[in-house]
Amino acid sequence: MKKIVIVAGPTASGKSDVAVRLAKKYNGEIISCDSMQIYKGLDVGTAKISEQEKQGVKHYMIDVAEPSQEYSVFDYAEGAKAAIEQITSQGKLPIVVGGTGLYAESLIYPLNFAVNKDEAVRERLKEELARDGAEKLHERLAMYDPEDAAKIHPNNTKRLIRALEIIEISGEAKRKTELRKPQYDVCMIVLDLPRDELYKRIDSRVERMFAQGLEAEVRGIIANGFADENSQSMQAIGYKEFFSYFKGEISADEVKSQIKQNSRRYAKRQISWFKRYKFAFRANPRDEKAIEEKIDEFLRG
RNA sequence: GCCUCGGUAGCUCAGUCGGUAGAGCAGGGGACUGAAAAUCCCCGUGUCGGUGGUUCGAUUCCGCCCCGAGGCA
Repeated sequence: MKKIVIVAGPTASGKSDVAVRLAKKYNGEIISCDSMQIYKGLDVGTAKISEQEKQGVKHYMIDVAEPSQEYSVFDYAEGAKAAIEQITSQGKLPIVVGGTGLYAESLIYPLNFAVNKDEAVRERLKEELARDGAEKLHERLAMYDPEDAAKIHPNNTKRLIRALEIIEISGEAKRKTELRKPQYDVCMIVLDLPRDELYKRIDSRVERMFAQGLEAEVRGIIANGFADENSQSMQAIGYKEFFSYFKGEISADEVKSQIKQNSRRYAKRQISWFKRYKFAFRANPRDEKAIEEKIDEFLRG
């Protein structure tokens, strides 16, 4: 199996710095693992790495989609796997870096993509949801697969609809389509910081984003028609908060504090997600030595 | 200086006719297989300003002190 390194962790934990350093030391190239940095033009608000910060290290899976486009984990996995092939074929080490848990998951285990999304089915299910209510749909799911239904709360309509969509299309329940076989030899580093420190870093990063012209970036994307309020790209933290401000519903200060707060909550969700990888090595980003020792050992083995 | 009101969770406040307290927000924990920076679930974290007194028992009643806001001077 091909070896890959994954550097994960919550937002603002210092992933990019660590990754670039590792890439230089181990002759690696970087594959971003971030559901919003894939979008062109979302630079300031996603804290996208600058050319200067890349220090000459090649980065993949950044700026691969237009802000108007929909993009899914399926698209990501395709692109990222191709990048892994390319990097490996040059005899270099693929270093996956990012905070989007599901995207990382798609590289650790192959997701089963047999059941594509189907907008028509999805639309119909949404209509049924509006008409009959979540409980009804949940009961239907339970008839097909009680186990799956038990895992999905009726209020979680997004997943409820997806589960029913899979059944309609394939005739089989979701869990039956899942696979759990690793496809790469993975060395996973999960970065973490004391909560207080992480939150301080988030706050100052948001301040920096505003100083770097976040508002102008968002206005520009809208003004140029690259995306609108409903676009998937505009659901990103640092973007979605501006719309109620543009409508005059909240103040500029409120936008900023909402972005900070949403970032903190996001960081918390990320921390939760990455706890699932029991095999991962957890480290403070400043602990360079421990991280490198771990990778040395991985590359030897 | 005097009078009035207030001091309870990180914040804004409610409440206890005396039996150690609860809302919102903040915060914490968790789930996650084609939207994932999305979506969803669970959880009250406390010297009730301090100190004496009354009482079986005080955050609650009384005295004094401290702090804040307003009023009178």
